[in-house]
Amino acid sequence: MSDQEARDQLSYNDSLQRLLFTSNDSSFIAPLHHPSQHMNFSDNYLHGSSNYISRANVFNLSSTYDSNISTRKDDSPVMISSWTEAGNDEEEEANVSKKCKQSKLDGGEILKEISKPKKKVERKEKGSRFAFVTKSETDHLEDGYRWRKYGQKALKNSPYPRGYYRCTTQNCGVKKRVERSFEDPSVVITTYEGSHNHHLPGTLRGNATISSPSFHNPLNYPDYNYEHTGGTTRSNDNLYYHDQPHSIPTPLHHLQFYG
DNA sequence: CGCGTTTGACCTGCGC
DNA sequence: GCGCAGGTCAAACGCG
Repeated sequence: MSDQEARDQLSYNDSLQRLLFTSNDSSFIAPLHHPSQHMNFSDNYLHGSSNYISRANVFNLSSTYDSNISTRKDDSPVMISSWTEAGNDEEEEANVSKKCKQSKLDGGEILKEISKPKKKVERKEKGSRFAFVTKSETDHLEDGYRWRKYGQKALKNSPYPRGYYRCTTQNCGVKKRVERSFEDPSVVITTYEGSHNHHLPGTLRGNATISSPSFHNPLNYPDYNYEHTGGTTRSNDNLYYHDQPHSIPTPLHHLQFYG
């Protein structure tokens, strides 16, 4: 297995461990524990237990709403999506070659290139990606990294635009897309693409506490430190938490675990 | 002045 | 081949 494949696999595993939490005014994804350590909710959830989402459903990005796992007050559907798209090099090369041949035959295109030189867009193979939904009033959620917005696009069938962001750290090609659900405007859909190749640039505003990247967090997304404030005393039961890192001063969010 | 956002134009993939 | 929709570029602009 190549390094990239290993990263993709890890990122898939990691993404499965992030589940949706909710509070009165916002929802968060909180990291769960690595499956190799304990059998936790995400394992039951993904291993075909009755009424739980199947692995195939995760990949197909289909709605994962289920009466057994949703305790949302508003009963709106919850979509937890995650996927990886490992690039196929041979296919990629074939496409590039095909395009070269096409451009050679197309004189008009060549003239266009000469008269209007445009920086060739580097099409890197798609790295690992995953998306999650959060319930928030702000579109761009603080995650510890510095992002630069490089585009915004109106979407068909949605009154809300999609914002395109890139990690500002040099040589880090991680991108993210942020859009608001047109079905539930209180929901923000964030899609990450790629893996950070650096540590967090600094702390979040306020008293954010971010841990270093770890083996179960290959994408280097911040592991928020949640204070265990309820539920069972077993360490791997993520039941009730205050979320410490967010800079919203008061009140502390009381998070509710689905399931 | 440096950094980030805005925004119109351009590029690319895909379905018909 | 064409048109559409999504993704990206880059100049202009704003702000601290």
